[in-house]
Amino acid sequence: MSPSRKRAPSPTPPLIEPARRESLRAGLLAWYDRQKRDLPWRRTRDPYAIWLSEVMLQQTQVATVIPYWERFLQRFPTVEALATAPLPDVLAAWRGLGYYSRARNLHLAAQDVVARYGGKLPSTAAQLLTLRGFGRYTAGAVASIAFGEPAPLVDGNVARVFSRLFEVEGLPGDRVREARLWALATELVSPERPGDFNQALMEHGATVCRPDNPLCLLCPVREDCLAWRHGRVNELPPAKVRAAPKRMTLALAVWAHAGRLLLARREEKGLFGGLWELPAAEIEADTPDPESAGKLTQALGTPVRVEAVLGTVRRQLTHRSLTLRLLRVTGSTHPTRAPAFRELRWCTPEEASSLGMSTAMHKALEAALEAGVLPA
DNA sequence: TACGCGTGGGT
DNA sequence: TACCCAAGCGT
Repeated sequence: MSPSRKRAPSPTPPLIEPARRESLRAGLLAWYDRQKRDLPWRRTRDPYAIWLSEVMLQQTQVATVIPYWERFLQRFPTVEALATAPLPDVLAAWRGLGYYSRARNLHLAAQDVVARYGGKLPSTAAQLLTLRGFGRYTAGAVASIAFGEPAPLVDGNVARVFSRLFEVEGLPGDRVREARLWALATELVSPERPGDFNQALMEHGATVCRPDNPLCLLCPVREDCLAWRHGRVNELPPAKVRAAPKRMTLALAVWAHAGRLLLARREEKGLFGGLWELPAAEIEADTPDPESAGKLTQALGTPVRVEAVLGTVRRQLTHRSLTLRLLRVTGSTHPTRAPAFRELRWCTPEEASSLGMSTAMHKALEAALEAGVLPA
């Protein structure tokens, strides 16, 4: 073929036929307008409040998030208020919600928004992606819901809905599958109502196109669903294989002195990063208690000896089985800083209970107090 | 790239 | 009871 006869590159054919695309958009939006839940973040247009909801909702269910979202906004009503707050205060407001790196990243991003954007969240997915804690999903969610940009998004719900609607094969995490899901989301998102449409997709996945026992008879787009037509709804998407949780054992120092307990704040990364705890040192499961005393001595930077074993608290995380051994310890000097920790503080029980602390450590603290380490 | 990172609701 | 896993991100 001579260069003069070369045609312009033909556009890639759409993944979804235009008629079907319109039918899906209309069906899902009409269903959403009738059936959407009355969620508190759907009553605001404040981009910061919407951003906060999206971060809290990562890997966390709606019912769990609602009270946290309301309390957090009362405590930190604006990006500026959040940016200027000390991290430990932010983590205290996040206590019990889990995945604490979300709170650390939110805090960093708020400071970035103040520094780079005068405290106003940027309005495009591309700009949002440059902020800590914004991945492809959250950037698309905030851009579409808070700012009306027709940006696509794919979360666990959307992945499930699409894998059924379009019979997308492959295991979760498969690159080809992920690329196809995002391409479908990009074609399908409504240019007129992108935020509502994206929420409609997720709401549909959460309430109708559920993982188990999907309510196909109530589905507004059943006739457009390939898995429904082919009787494959229950085999799509394939379940993801989950690694067995790893065991971790911690020795906890329960050190009482003058009516106070020694608390420590962890380094700001990894498990429970930045949170307060009874000073902890990782040990092997079968470590004898004198050896645990050695580990705690190292962590605290001052000699401690174990006076008694107060008990054991077990806690199951998704990816870890935690065993916390509570050791009543004492020593001749009372440290106020230590090599393994960000901060140390001698706390009354009341002070301790207001600190940002994981649920696991909160249970350990309760067990220590019930054991009578601080006689009234 | 695959793994580390929490918690509580649902069944 | 003991699983399942939910509006993901960072490394």
